[in-house]
Amino acid sequence: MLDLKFILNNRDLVRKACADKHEPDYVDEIIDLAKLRKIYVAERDELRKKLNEISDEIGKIARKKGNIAPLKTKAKGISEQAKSVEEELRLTEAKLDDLLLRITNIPHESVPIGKSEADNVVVRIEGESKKFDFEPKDHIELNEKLQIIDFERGAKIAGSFFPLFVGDGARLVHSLIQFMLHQHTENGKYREIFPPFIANRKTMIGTGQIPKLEDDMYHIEVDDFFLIPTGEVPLVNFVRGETLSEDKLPIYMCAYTPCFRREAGSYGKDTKGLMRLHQFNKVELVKIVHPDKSYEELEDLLADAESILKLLGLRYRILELCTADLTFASAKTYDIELWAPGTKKWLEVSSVSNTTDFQARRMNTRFRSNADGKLHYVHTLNGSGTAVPRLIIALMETYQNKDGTITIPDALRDFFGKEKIG
RNA sequence: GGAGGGAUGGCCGAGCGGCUUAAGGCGGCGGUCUUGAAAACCGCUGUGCGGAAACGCACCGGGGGUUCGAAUCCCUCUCCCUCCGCCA
Repeated sequence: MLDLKFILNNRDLVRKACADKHEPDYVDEIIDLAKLRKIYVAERDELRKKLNEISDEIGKIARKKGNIAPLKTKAKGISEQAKSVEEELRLTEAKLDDLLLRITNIPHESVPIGKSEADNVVVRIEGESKKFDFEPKDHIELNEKLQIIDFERGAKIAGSFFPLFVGDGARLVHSLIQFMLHQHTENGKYREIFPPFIANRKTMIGTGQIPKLEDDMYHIEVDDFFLIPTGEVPLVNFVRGETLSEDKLPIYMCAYTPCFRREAGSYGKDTKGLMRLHQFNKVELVKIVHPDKSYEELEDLLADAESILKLLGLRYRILELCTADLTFASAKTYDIELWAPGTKKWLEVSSVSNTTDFQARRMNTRFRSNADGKLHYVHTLNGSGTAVPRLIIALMETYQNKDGTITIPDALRDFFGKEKIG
């Protein structure tokens, strides 16, 4: 969330951010509620002050065994007034807090202004375009012969967009997870976490999925739990409510988790194969950093996500997202898209974001600065490193042979244990 | 699921209706001493809101209640600890 004072002092900037990101603008309501709140606080303070004075007086008289009855009557009246003002204040603050949780983060000044995803900027393209001496098939056609993904049985067991990976398909999934975790942790850079895949409401508010995206989450009503939509949720909330010492920063974490998404309202788009699923696997990277460092940390995080694709020898491009495509919590985001030569499309496999202090303020995660001894919010960053299903699409399509078999790239062989599928 | 015990500032920990502006310690910052450091000693040191400031108000896990007055009493929720039951 944004700081109330910041919103009040930078109204036009916040309004512009809401407009540029195509997010709802609650600035006027917030201004009104903040005014009201200020009036109630002043009233409350005045009444409490009087009441505190009279109560002290009563205490002194009572110790001397004097008559306190007349003062008690007076105090009772003030106490009741104070309670009624406090009730109004509570209601006002509840409304204000709810709106503050629904205001989007401000984009960084470097983020291109845009109307839709068409205005995202291609920063660079990496990797060679692979030459085929035959017409490359897409992953769905390849699977017809290989039978490593079972869409029908997935639909039977859970529903559409819940495929099963079988045999070498399952092996491919877990070897990719192993490979990615190994790359991120081998030099000790990221500390691996194996978190719960279920989160409570406070956790979901902390990273910003709630209240805005609540309908996109799988919700377990009996316990008010949510299935995590990304590993970012447990990893970032690792530090929720904590005051860190500056020496502990930066904190680098990584985790494998499944990700659960209802994808409400997205039917009709990317419906074939592994493009869009309700449950998919992902290795996530998260950084908790000093606010002065977050934009250089963002570049470094992007490089770490890219390292996976370089090692696998895949062709990819980096997009800088325009304002319209930036997520609710993000101030700046790079997407990484893999080239799928059979599907002939760029597929998003990673989204690397700096949320600045937006999540930290929701979570109340601060550090004590060595420079001024005061508390400051940390900055939080997250990036996929990377998502498995679309990585599988690109691998199958890039490394397919004329006979329909798939060659496993060198970097993955020790993890996969074989050179070929099919 | 049942029975007890707990949650207090960055950390530890006392307080159990008004003399608390939350004791004391640790840590941190400043000083004295010292060639320097350590030790010792002295001082300062929570967060938020309002205010130019003085100062005022709120905050002792969350919420509600009793009372003129609540960290303190009552109810409730969450989490942690000990034990019992059940189950991978």
